[in-house]
Order: sequence, then structure tokens, then C-alpha cells
Amino acid sequence: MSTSPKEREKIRERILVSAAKLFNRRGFSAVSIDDVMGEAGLTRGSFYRYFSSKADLYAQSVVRAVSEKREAADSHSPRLNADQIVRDYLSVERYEDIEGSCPMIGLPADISHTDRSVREAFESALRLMIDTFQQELGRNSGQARDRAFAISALCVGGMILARSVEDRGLANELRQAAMNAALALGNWA
Amino acid sequence: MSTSPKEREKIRERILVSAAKLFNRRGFSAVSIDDVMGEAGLTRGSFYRYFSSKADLYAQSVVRAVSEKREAADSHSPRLNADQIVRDYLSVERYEDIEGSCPMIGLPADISHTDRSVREAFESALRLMIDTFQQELGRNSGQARDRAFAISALCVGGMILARSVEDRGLANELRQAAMNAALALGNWA
DNA sequence: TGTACATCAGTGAACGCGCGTTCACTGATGTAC
DNA sequence: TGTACATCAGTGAACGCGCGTTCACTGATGTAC
Repeated sequence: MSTSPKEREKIRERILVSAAKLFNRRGFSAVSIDDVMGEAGLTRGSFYRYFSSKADLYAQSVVRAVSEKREAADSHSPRLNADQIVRDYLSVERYEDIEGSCPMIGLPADISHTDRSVREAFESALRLMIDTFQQELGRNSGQARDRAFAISALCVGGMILARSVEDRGLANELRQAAMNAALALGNWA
Repeated sequence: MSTSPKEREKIRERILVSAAKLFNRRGFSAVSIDDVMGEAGLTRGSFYRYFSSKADLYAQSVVRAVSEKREAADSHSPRLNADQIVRDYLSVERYEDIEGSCPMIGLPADISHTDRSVREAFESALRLMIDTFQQELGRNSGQARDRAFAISALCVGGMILARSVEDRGLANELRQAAMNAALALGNWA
């Protein structure tokens, strides 16, 4: 073997990090494999030593984002509060950090409509989000589940709308209003 | 002139209708001009007699969707209630009617990030939605404005999440939960 | 009313470009002896 | 320890295709006289 498995894994990570950034910023089809590999300091050709296709790369980048969140959530002790998640998710910092944002926001309709592996990756991301909220609201009540759904919808919807608006002031109002509504729904206000 | 202005306008409409359907179903880049023109019963070449580019087509299709809604809202008397809009927006029928859905849901991240005319069209769509809700909630209170924001975020976010999930049952729960939360926020429950 | 002319929507071939993917090759690294 | 060999990540050229856009041309329609 020419490269140790450790080294290989590091490079794979580097490609995934570049990909996540670029996909979040520009969407799926506006990002080329050249872009991703260039950002990672490599060239076109070796891409296929790591991923079987562009869709595969995208799916794996979502998977990675999810498992990162999960680890962060698990390692945090005391367990971080759901209200902090809401505040964080809809914060100005997150609003501005387009490259590092949640894949559900950049959600490129294009590919999520078509590719199975991508769809599955999205679904697991959403389930993690919902579970996290539900946990805080009381495990088994149907009420809690519904509120977790609504809070998730507010987070994603609020951020999408804020991002799609040119007027910065309006964007901030949208973000804040969604945040407050979500916090109120969780009785975290 | 070979074609009367009336005829010409009718054909333009036909192209816009095909385009809206296809963009909603597949997103921006997965739809080709051939697809749109084929659906409208024409061929590639004459497209540029009506629109200056693909982005122009997309922007105009959003503009058309907005003005259609506006007309529907204006013509309705007695004025339709905001709670009916919420119920309708998040209804199963709308969930299933992918082709006829709100452009903010199919929102192709690709293009909305880049093209100015498209972004403007989106923004006016959003403003219409917010205004409609706000009108029902009491015109000038800041509270009403914030609630209108949150309700809009719930509508868009709820539908996006429901659509991005494979499991039909989960999708319906999401949709219902978002709907109920939005209705509660407006005191329309 | 009839004829000549002008306009322009529509056609389909062609152009050009970008990009996903493949491929033959290189050269550094690790292993076998 | 040193040498020969095997592996495989990385390279960059090339392929092929799709698609946005252009263009020369056609023919139907409308207008002028």
C-alpha cells in the first residue's frame, strides 16, 4: 500500500469538508468535482479513488454532517438544552455562516428529488433534529412529538426565508420571529 | 405581423405554465429548455422569441405565480380568511400537487443564490404571503408582523420537510403539526 | 377584390462549453526476501 | 540492511454527452396598394 489507511481517511475528510462548504454555498449542480478537489488541494482524477459519483459525495457529506452533530450532542455534558439549539440554529452567526450551515437549508431540490441515497441521508438528518427536540419536551407524549415537528419546521423554514431575502433587516426580523415562536412552542421563552 | 398579440400572449402563457410545472417537479437545472418547449408543444428554437434566457424564464414564472395568487386573493369576497390559507397551504392536496405548488417550496437553491432577477421575484412572493397573514392579524402591531413571519416560516418549512421525507406517515404528521402550530399562532385554531 | 411584399414565429441543425467520468501512466511508499 | 517488486493515490489528457444559445431558413399571416 502506498498510503496508510489513516492518511487516506484524512484526505477523504478533507474532500468531504470542501464539498460540504461548496454545496452549502452554491447548491449541488453549481459545484463541480473540479471545484471540490481543487479546494481540497487535489486534482480531478483521484476523486474516484474516494467516491463512486458526485451524488455519492453529496450523500456522504450529509451523513458526515449528521454524525458530527450527533457526536457533539452526545459529548456535551450537561446535555445541552433544546432552547440553546434553537437559539443557535437561528442565530445571526449561523445566518451568516452559509458554508457551515445545516444541509437541510441549502437543500438542493434538484438532487433530493431524484437520488435515493441522498434522500435517505436527508431523512436521517431530519430525524436526528426532531428526536433532539422531542427528548427535551417529554419523551412519549404525542403532544411533545408534534411540538418537536413544529419547532423543526420553524427552524428550517425561518432560515430558508431569511436567506432568500435581499433586505438584511427583513431577514433578521424573519429569523428572530421564527426563533421566538419556536422558543415559545417549547416553553423555553 | 404574422401572429396577433393576443395569440402571442397565449403561447407565452403556455410556456410559462409548462415551466412552472417542470421547475416545481424537478428544480431548475434538471429542467431543460427542450423539456419546457416540448411540454408546450413547440421546439427549442422559438424559445428565445419569448424569453431572453433560462433564468429569465424562471423569474417570470415566479412573477406569474405571485400575480395569480394576488388576483385570487383580490377577487375573493368575502375576503378569504388567513386560517383558510394556512389550511390550504399545508393540506394533503397541496402536499401531493407537486407541480402546482408554491415556488418557495421547490426553491432551487442553485439559482436563487446567484441570479438577481430570480431573487427579486422570490422576495416579492414572500412579501405577498407575509402581508396577507398580517392583514388578518391586525395591521400595524409589531406583534402581528412577527406572528405573520412565524406563520410563513411554518408553512414553508413544514412543507419542505414533509416533502423531503420518504415515509408518508411521517410526512403527514409533520404537515399537520406545522399546520396546527400556525393556526394556533394566529388564534385560528 | 387581388397581388406583391414585409414581418416574424417556428424549425432544426450547429456551435461551444462545461462537466462527470474514464484511462493510461507515473512515482512514491510499503513489503518480501 | 539493501534490493526488487507490487500497490495504488495522484495526474492530466481525453471522451462523450447534455444543454443553453445562435443562426439561416421557411412559410404562414397581415398589410399596402
